[in-house]
Amino acid sequence: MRDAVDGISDQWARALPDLDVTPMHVVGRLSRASRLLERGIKDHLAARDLEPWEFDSLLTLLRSNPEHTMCMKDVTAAMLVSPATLTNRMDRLVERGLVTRSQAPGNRRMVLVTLTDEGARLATEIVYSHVANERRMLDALDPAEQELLAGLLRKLLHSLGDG
Amino acid sequence: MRDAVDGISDQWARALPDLDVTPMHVVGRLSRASRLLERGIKDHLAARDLEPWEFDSLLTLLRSNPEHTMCMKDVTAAMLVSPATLTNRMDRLVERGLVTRSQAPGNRRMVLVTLTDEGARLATEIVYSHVANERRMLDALDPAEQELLAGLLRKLLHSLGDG
DNA sequence: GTCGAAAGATTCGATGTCGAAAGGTTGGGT
DNA sequence: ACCCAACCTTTCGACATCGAATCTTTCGAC
Repeated sequence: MRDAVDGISDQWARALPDLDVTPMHVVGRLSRASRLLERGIKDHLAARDLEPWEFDSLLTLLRSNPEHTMCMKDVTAAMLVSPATLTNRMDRLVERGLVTRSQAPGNRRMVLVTLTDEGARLATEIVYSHVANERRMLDALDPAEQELLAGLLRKLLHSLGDG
Repeated sequence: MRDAVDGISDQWARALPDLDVTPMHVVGRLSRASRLLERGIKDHLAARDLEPWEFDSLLTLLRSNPEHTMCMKDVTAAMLVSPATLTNRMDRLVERGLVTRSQAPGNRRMVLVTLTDEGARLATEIVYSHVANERRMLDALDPAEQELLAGLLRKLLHSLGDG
């Protein structure tokens, strides 16, 4: 069973025989798998009129705490995006009525964002089918393989500073 | 040894106890690992005044065949980007003198792109340190673990249609 | 108290990406 | 011969993202 990266590896063996491309076997596949999964998620959400970034935002707040409230800085860290991007995203979620902005009591530098009732309802409603969609995309791996894969990735992530 | 996804998993257990988030253990980590690796690659290339998309383009042509020539369609498939994006990318690589455009003999629908001597020289010069950088980022996993990880990802990619 | 540095969010400008539409080319069916 | 559907690339418009600069607020040093 060969995949696209096997083909790329063969090409390198012909083009630069002295280049050891072993690291690409992992990095290349991680990159491609991530993009293909992202595409599958996007397609699933499109049927519900949601962009991936909108859904990510809602889920981040939904799981944060019972009040569904976070400050901008913490959201940027959780979502791995720049502050500028987050300001823009929250602007549009506020416009759609899924999120509200407010001042943090005791520290006027911070801005708090909170899910509205509709935002929480929408996120809760969709997260189940979203996870089901992810499960379907991982079907090729049995539970033991998925656990093994998750464990290896955890080790890698830890070394990359994602703790 | 816990990572960020373990923390997210805990949050879900508190927020929606009846939601089985097992698929996120894999999908979430794949997504985060891919983004962190991409960041490391970007930083490494920035020191050489190259953007990741420029480097990807050069490598795709370098390994393609001894003539370093491909048609646009094949490049889009290899790089997983839209045709519109590729036209834009090749425009700028031609401007930088790293790539040339030409008509395919016998089929005027196709446009061929070819590495210039400087493009091939630049790509060949940088690919070695690039792979070394990837190897360094994977250091936390020993060779057997890397092979195991690559094998699991291959199986997943194959089922996602990346053959 | 006051000043200066650091923290946090926003604005601004530039850029990269995509989807849809358009333009030219090819080949098959009749 | 001709047409039409499929193919390949490019153009166009919309939009998301980021880095750098800006603005306000906070906190510590003195």
